[in-house]
Amino acid sequence: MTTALLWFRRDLRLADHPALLAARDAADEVVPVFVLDDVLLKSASPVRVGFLVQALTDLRSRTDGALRIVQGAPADVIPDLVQRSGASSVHISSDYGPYGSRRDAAVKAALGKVPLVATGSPYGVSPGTLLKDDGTPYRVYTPFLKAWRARGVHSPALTPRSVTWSDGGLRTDALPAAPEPVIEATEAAALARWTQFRDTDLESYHEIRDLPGVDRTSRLSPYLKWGLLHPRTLHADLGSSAGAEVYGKELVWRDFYADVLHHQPQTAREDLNPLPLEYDEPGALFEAWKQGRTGYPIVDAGMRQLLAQGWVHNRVRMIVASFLTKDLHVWWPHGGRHFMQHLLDADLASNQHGWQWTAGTGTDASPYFRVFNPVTQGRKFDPSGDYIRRWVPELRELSEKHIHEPWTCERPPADYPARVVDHAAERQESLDRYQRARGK
DNA sequence: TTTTGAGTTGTTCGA
DNA sequence: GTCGAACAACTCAAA
Repeated sequence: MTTALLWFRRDLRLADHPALLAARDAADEVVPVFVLDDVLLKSASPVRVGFLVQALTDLRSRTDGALRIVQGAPADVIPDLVQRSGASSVHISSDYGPYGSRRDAAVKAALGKVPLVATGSPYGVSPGTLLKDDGTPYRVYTPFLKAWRARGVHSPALTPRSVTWSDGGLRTDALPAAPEPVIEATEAAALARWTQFRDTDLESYHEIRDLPGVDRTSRLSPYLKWGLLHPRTLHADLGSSAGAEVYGKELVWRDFYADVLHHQPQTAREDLNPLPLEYDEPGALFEAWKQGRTGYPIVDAGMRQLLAQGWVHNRVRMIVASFLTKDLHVWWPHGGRHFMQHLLDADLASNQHGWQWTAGTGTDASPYFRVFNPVTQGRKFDPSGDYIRRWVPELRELSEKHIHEPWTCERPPADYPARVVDHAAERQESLDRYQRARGK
């Protein structure tokens, strides 16, 4: 009897899972394991831990209770489990993040003669695959997309009819206590969410995706982050509408940012294209932003949604990010860290590079003049004010006319904060700082 | 090596 | 109210 270990990380599913197929083909029985890594857990908010716990509980029942959940450092835990179970190989999906790739290198070294076999990755096209003709990586999205399409995404992997799961005689630790997740964290729920989105909203995605009050985006990002779904599954099932075209491109952004971060891991903490901009230290204004008390309704709605749900509509993410960087002049990593802490879908590559896009120091052409006006954005993308009413109860009674600018009311709601800064003045300040940075 | 065209998501102002 | 132009200069990708 031969045994293979299948070490789950960001691939918490059984369908379309190449590493699972590799493990099954490598041995008679498969021992599924998950390592509760302190390094990753300590930075996760309770809502995010809740999502992970439910996903693991589901995976455990679907592996006939075999899934072993073990606390500790992977470089200690995995070799120990291999020894105790007598496994002859360990199977993983590649992780291309800065921490994940270092961790896997350490585990590989610690395993010695037992191979750590990487099959597949969480991306449609794995980081490092696409290079320009001169052999260097892409730094601009559109050419990357072109190359991505020319290569084409693989078809989904078959789901194995049966796998002989085994617990390998190993112990399992208790899952951490965590609240019920706000969205159901099971593979079945992920697939159901996809088919529902595909059948009802995908076709018009390009028209309604920017409207946070309508809120008909796919909401698949937490599933993609943890790998309850693989983007390959979605690409294969998109069909050919205008909405599907735009949605597919959004999925490729995820691959692009992972590729950029893979080649330049330092951009998890630093600007890809540094500019000598003057920044303000985060203080009381930063706190107001985090609490959703800036006095700008759409900004506050977004920041409150983040705290309540661990999820924010994409359009609103850009608005609040622009506000922090361009109106409050705070360096993006401060905001990035807050997002990473609270977002259910917290993906290092997409998050850090999304922020850098807003800050004008990332892969974008960084047009200095792109400063979002929170009032204009609110009127344009939440014209009725419904999104604001949902998240800012103090403003519920305000009309469409006033809800984006409560300070224009005859008697502004007393319990809603006054504007912490004047947007027009801070916009000019941002442009001035940009000008000075260019001059240096 | 040089050249050319293009670069996710905006705002304001004035005609 | 609508619409086009201006807001800079630079880097990237590919021919």
